[in-house]
Amino acid sequence: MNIQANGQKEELQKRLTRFEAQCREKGLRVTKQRREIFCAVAQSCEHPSAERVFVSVRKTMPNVSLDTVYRTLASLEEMDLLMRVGLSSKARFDGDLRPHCHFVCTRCGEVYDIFPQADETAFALPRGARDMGEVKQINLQLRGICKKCQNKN
Amino acid sequence: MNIQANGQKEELQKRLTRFEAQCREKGLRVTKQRREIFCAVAQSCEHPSAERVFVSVRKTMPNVSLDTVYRTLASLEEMDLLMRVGLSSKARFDGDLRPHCHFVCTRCGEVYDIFPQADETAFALPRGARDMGEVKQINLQLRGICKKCQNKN
DNA sequence: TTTTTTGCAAATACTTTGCATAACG
DNA sequence: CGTTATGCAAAGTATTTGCAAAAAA
Repeated sequence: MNIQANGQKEELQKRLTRFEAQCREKGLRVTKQRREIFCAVAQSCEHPSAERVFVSVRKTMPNVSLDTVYRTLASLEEMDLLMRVGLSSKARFDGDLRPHCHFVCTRCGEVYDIFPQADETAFALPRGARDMGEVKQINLQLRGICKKCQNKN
Repeated sequence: MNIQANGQKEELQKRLTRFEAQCREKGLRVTKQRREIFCAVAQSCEHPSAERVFVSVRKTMPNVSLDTVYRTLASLEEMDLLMRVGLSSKARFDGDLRPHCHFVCTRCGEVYDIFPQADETAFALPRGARDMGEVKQINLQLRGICKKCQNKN
């Protein structure tokens, strides 16, 4: 999603403020690059890839390097300022096609299954889905830090 | 998910039958490699990566090549015999952290947002999630063929 | 000033492709 | 037997890392 879509310029400002606060809290410096990269993702409605963010940021900062974009996107994800769609790098496969959830640990990359308990109702397909195309698979992805990683601290 | 988990040996047989039927229907040959690779994913509970499937299949077929594994996983996905967790190769980012859905086109890779309509209730976190770790983000992923790709035929 | 971050270049994953041979139907 | 699938090797992407110089606090 993007900010232009619901026409709120103040929303961007709000997110920027949160961004700066989060940086300070984590002891990260608020650099021009970080701000530009954060804005590029926040303003885009196309779920940009690293490469695309890079191209976009280059327009105002012709010297940024692609690896800075990668590093920054990773740290923004770590700070919960943006989310990664899908997994990082490696593809993984699942032979069970019944609707079920995946808990994805953003630290170690592990994927855990969560099956709905007997009394839980299956989640309904959102109505808007029909307009997008033919839905063949449904997968609810939860992202966070798994127990194992939590205990490593 | 896997088959061992719910202790159904017959389930594997059932899936194998479906696998063979699907292959014939699509005019694909039922080769030893395809069967082994399909079984490796169906029997695993660890959402294996291509590399891991490769290692596993090598135990019974020391000559399979990694590229055959990649090709086969792709065609099994195409036949809807398994699902890919996450996206293929390229990572994509989203600056909007509110729970919303992504429609992922398995043909062109495009990602579309779906926002719940006003009267739709937000999906509840499955109860099992709590045991996995701390959930920071929720993302419902729908996979299929988008309208644009459908019209290309 | 001191420490973090950047840009560059090079290295490392991960995945895909061309082509001759082998295998399925 | 004709066609598809495999294995090999090599190429193509995507992502990560080491290090000296530049920038933030």
